Amino acid sequence: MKLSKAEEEVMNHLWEMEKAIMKDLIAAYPEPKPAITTIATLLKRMQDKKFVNYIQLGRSREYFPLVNKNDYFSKHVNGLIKNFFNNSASQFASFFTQDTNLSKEELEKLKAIIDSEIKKK
Amino acid sequence: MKLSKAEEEVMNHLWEMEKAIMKDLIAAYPEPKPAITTIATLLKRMQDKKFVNYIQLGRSREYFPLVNKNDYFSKHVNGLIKNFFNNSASQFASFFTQDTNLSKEELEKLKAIIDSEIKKK
DNA sequence: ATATTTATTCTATGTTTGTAGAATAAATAA
DNA sequence: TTATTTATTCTACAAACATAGAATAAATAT
Repeated sequence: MKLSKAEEEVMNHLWEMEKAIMKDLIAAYPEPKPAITTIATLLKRMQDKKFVNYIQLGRSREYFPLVNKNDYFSKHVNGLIKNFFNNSASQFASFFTQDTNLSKEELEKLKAIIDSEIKKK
Repeated sequence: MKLSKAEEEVMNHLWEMEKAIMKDLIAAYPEPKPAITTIATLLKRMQDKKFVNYIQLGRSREYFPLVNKNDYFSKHVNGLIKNFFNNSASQFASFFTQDTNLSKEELEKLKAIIDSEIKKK
């Protein structure tokens, strides 16, 4: 199961805030803010899809994510890789480093990360 | 403008084959193959979206992509980065190397690629 | 206590997508 | 030359999505 674009945006806010009531969610949107009912609908759908739940805190609901961002993304990215790069992560990685505009600093940082990953293996 | 899931699949075949007539496209699908009309509809829509064109070769059309795979993906991936990693490519990269399952060899290869990219800057 | 704000659910509408049948035209095979 | 295959366009329809109004309930402010 996957989230739709608009749902992903809500989810992203939830990931950042960890938990949020309606008011916080609306606040997180830039102008022009969507209607409250729009967010409410999305949250409802996300509950159906088991991506979000809430606790009744006093009289308002505190929504929170049921999936972790990294888990969600590794699935997502792995799907992307499967679909477009013949299931080869390195092919994707190579594309990624060459065709997204990383600065020299970012590349250095990335290299360091990779080094530490290599050491772990 | 973005392609839908089903359209992306057609596109992927086109990228691989570089150009293809209907018959080739259908052939590229695993069983159960979609109806010819389904592919025809998708191709039509992709033409509307300016992602595909064709030349009338004799009596059949040879379809070909109007966008390059890497260009399409850098846009796509940049969108992903923007959406989920606060527009930080390195944040994405770090996620990527840690949470997608790259082997040690793949990581080494990636490191080499990064090194050569760094040298270019 | 009444007015106002805030959140929730229900309903609804227009759009995009996946999928394919019917009609048709052209090309090929018999 | 007639039957058959192949491709194209048109039309259609159900599901998924984005978006939000109306009704309602609860909470807060006055």
